[in-house]
Amino acid sequence: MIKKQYSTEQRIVDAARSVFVERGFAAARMKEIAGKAGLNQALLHYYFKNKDLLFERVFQDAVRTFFPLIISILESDKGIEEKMTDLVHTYVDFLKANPHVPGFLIHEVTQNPNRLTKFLRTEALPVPVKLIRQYQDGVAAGKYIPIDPIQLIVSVIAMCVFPFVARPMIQTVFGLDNGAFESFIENRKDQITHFIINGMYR
Amino acid sequence: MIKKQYSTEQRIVDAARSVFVERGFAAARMKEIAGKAGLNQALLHYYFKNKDLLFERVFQDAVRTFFPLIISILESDKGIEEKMTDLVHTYVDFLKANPHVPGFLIHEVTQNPNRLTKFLRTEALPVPVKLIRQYQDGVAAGKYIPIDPIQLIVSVIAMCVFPFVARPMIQTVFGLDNGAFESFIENRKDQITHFIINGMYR
DNA sequence: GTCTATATAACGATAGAC
DNA sequence: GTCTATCGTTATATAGAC
Repeated sequence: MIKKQYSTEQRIVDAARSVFVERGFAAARMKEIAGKAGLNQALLHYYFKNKDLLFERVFQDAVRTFFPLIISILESDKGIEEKMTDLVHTYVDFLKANPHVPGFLIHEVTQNPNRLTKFLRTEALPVPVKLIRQYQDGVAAGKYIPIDPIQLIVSVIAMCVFPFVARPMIQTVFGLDNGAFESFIENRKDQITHFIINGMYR
Repeated sequence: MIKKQYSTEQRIVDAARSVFVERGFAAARMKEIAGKAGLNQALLHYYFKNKDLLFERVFQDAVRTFFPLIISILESDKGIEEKMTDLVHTYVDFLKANPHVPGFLIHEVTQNPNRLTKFLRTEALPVPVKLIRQYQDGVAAGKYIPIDPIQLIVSVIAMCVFPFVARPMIQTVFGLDNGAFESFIENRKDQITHFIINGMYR
């Protein structure tokens, strides 16, 4: 089942990601990670001295894939409306491929905000200044209504991310099976775009 | 510090809620709960046989305060736009008073969806049929654009809840101190209302 | 009901052979 | 590097006195 073409370290990190993301730090078991990586606990500790260090690795990898994707789209050369459309489609597709990552990050940062602070001291994460200026120019020109651009960004992200973070709750409450949820998500892309772009005017 | 005017059981439940909500089931410690309730671990187990049963109590209490509030507003006799305004204001105020409850519920339902399913078998949680019909009538009359009402509901909830669930992440990324975050939330009420109501037209 | 003391199990981590 | 065996600690949970 486990391909030896991957290095032991790589297999450990992959297994650790799957377990940490699925269960969270507190409920994750080193034993399960070792099992998924196809080795014993002793070897796991040989590669990563302790649980915290292994978690750190997984956490930082997740931050590095989660944030830059948003920023790069927000800071492209396109117009705001196109950026928003791009962001929604690209991000929802990313979330479909990594449905549990945002919930994982949110939970772990909430439990220990220092993890993110620490990360940001090493690798600065740029605020999307370009988009913010762009929007403010649009406001000055009387094109958009004067709202805080951060509200705009938080709203898009919220509408994209929330269904994935709260998926079991949404499916249970509204009685959606997996198929229904997936088409809900597919419809949602246009839905969000509409809400956001419409919300900038009038 | 601990008032004896509350029954021992009540003190236990209060302490348990605070610890479970703050740390989640897996990271919560019976010892900390006992300490906060002002008693020892043995007595804690005398009142609640085990950790799971105590958690069940806290979880169900949270569900009972979290969902009905939304439903009651959505099923009132008012018009849709007024309902949305009501919902946003009431709900954000509720969230300000109970900022960690939604994150708690989301995380625990994700970890074990059965907890919610089990609850709903006992106490049925009504889907807001009234609002859904109301919106569909508006669509038939050509007043609103034809979108899935569930998309509408998920969007409002998402925009209200997300900032609280992801608070440490948002504050860290955008560099907001507590004061800035609180005024962000206060502004957000009108913001969300605007996005939602605008989104129903055109 | 409430306590102290303790059983029991699980978990993270290490020692030491190969 | 990889393994088996085991240590030390901490968690939940119980026994039994008061």
